[in-house]
Amino acid sequence: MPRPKSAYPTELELQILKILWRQSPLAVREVRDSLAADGRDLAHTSVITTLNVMVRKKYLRRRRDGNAYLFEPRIAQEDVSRRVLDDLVDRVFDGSAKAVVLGLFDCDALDASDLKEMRRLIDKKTKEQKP
Amino acid sequence: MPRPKSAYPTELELQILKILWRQSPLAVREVRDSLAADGRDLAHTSVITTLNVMVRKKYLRRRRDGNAYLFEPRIAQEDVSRRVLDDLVDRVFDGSAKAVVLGLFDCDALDASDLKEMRRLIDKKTKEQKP
DNA sequence: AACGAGCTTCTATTTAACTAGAAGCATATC
DNA sequence: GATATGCTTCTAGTTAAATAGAAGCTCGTT
Repeated sequence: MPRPKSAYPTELELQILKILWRQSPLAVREVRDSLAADGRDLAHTSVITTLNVMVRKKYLRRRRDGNAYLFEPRIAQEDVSRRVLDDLVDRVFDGSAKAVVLGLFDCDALDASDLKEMRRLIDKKTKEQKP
Repeated sequence: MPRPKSAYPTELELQILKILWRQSPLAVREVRDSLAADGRDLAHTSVITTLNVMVRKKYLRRRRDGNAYLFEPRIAQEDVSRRVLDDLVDRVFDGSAKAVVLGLFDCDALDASDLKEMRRLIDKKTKEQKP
């Protein structure tokens, strides 16, 4: 077993997906410009290659537009987020979602209003599970 | 820029770290056996190579033991977990720790007792932040 | 008809990750 | 002393990811 293919989008692929989730379909040039605006200045052909790889991986769909192609996502942002998160919980935190939440608590990454909202959600969840 | 080196342990490296966090220092053979028990049956030399890479990356420290070496972690499990989690929040969830927690809520990955404990922690956190 | 602009496909290079064999060096065993 | 055992280092091969150049196609314009 050599280098295993990652189960979800790589860094560059995720960057591209984010662009297309914001607005799609887009032409190669537009994706390229967006990437450049994000500080990732790639050659036109590099972007094409990557986009085509992503089509092969079923992350994107492409459709003709004159002599060019337009690209758009085939997977929802929520699906990717969920998959990545699931994987993290599984691999790093040994399946304990609680441990992840506790870790975030420790980071002080959550402010007062976040806590308030979470509390509300917990109450709701608890009521749902009770009966 | 070709394939970028990952900022934190790869899959195999993480598997090895978990073994060594559980018990260390260990000899190569012991690590190999542990990996095999986890279903990852590698050649002895493959394990050595990987361990040495991890030493170069400062993930492990090694020390002589007769004609062999013993290996042990140089980074704490909490540090790795935090780094990976931080990175996830940043890259996938655009810096919103709240979004991660909400994502976990949706997954039904948390049971009743988890929720209860989290509520307790939220209360504690809230009190800490108030004054 | 020739030319350039713009787009693509095809081919190629580099590095990290993963894996393992060949060979070399002790040490114990017969 | 020869041999087997056990450990290492060195070398090497494969694939995914990231990047980009060369070459080819299809238009409109002069």
